[in-house]
Amino acid sequence: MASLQPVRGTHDLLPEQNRLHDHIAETARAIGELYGYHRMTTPIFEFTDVFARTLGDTSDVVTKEMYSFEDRGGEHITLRPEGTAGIARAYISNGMQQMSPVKVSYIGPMFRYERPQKGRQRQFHQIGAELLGVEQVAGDVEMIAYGAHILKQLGLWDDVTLELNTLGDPESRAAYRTVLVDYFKGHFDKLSEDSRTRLDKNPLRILDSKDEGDRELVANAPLFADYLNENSQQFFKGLTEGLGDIGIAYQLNPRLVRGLDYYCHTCFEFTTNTLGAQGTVMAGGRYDGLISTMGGPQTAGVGWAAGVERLALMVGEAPPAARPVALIPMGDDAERHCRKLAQDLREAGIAVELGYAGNMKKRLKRADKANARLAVILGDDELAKGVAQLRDLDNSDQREVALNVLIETVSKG
RNA sequence: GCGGGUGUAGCUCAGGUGGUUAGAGCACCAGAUUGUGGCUCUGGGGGCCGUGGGUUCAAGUCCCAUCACUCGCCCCA
Repeated sequence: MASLQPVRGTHDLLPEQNRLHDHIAETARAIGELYGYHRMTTPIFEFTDVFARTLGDTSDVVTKEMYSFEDRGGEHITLRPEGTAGIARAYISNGMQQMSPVKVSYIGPMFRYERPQKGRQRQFHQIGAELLGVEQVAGDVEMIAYGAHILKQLGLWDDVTLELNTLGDPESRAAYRTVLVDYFKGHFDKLSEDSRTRLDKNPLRILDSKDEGDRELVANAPLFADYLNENSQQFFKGLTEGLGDIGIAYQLNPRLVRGLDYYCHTCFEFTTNTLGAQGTVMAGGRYDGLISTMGGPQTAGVGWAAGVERLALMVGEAPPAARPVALIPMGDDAERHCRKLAQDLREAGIAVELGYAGNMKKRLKRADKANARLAVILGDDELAKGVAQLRDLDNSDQREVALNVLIETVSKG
C-alpha cells in the first residue's frame, strides 16, 4: 500500500467513477429543467454563523461535524455541511424575493467530520433543489415528483420507497411536542441512554430510535395525527391527494421526523434497503421558517437533497462513453496527414483516438482498448492513391475509402 | 464519539500449528506475428506482507499501538 494516503473520508474520483458522477449530475440537471429548476452555485465555505444559525446549536452536524476554521483575517469560516443554508443565505443576500418563486437546483461537495462508512464520506457530493416563495401544497407535490423523476431516470425506482409524513404547522408541532415529552418523561427509566439526551435536544427523534426498548415505548406513544390542527390536516391531505393524482405511491411513516424548528408540514425520504445502514437516498421537506430564522423576510420553502455517492453505488455503472474512431498512420507523411484528419473529424463532432507512437499492431491494440468502432489505416501506399483503409473493428471488415469522402463516411457510422 | 471485522502485487485473493528465494488469476509490458487488434502460447516487470514497536535463533504468521477501510450505533444524503 502506498504511504501517501488521502485524508480520511476523502476519495479520488478516477475517470470511470467520475463519469458515473457526471451522469448522475447531468440527469438531475436535465430533469430539473423539465420542472423549471435551474442550477445555481453558492460558495463552498460560508461564515460559520450561516450554518450554526440555520442548523441549530443542538444538531450534531453543528456541534461536532463541521469543518470550521479561522481564516487569516480572523473570520470564522465553515466548509458547508449541506446545501440549503447557502441557498437561503444567497436568497437574502441577493434580494431574490424579487424573483419569487425561486426554483433552483445545485450540486457540489459537502463536508462533515463523521466516521466514514460505505456511502458516507467526509467530503461527499449532494444534488439538491429548493423552491422558495411558494406556500401552496402544489409546490411540495412538484418537488417530490421532481425527485422521483430523477430516481426513475437513473433506473432506481424499483429499489426505492417513498416514505411520507407531516410535521404539521408550528402550532400543531408545539402541541405534540409537549405531550410527547410528557409521555416519555413518564417512562424515563425505560428510555435508552441516547434517547434520554434526545428528550432535551430533539424529542421527535426518539420516534425514530432503533433501540428495542424505545420502540416499545414509541409504539404506545401519542400519535402526531391526533394533534394536527385543521390547517395541518388540510395541507397533508392536499399532499397525499396530489401524489395520488400523478400516480406516485408512498408509504406513511409517522416516525419520519426532522429535528429543527423551521421544518413544517411535508417531510419525505426516498429510502432503499440496498445500501445497508445508509438507507436514505433522497430526503426533503418544507421549511417555511428557515429564511426568517436567518433574518430574511418570511418566505415559504420546500426542498430535497440526495447524496451522489449513494446514488452512484446504486446506479453502479456509467453509461458507455462514445466509441471513438482510431487513426493509424504508418510513416511520417501519414502521421502529418492524420494530424489534420483528426482535427477535422473532431470538429465534425467525432471522437478520435490518435495513437501517439508504435507500429500498427500496437496502435490497433490500443484502438481496441479504447473501444474504437473504426480504424482508419493510412500508409504511404494509401496516401499515394488518395485513399485510406477503413476497418470495422467489430467484424474486421476492411475496405478502401477515398480520403475526400472519409469524414462523411465515418460520420455515417 | 461507541462497539465489531479486515489490511499480502494496480485489482480480486491464496499463504494449517512461526522456519530459509512470498504465490495465483486478472491487468500491464515484450515476443511468437518487421502493414492488421480481440483469441491462444511463451517470457517479463512489478511486494518496506498498511505503519511503528515488541516477543523469538527466526514474524506475512504471535502480542501491543497506530493509520486506513469496512459492519453496526450515533447522526445524516
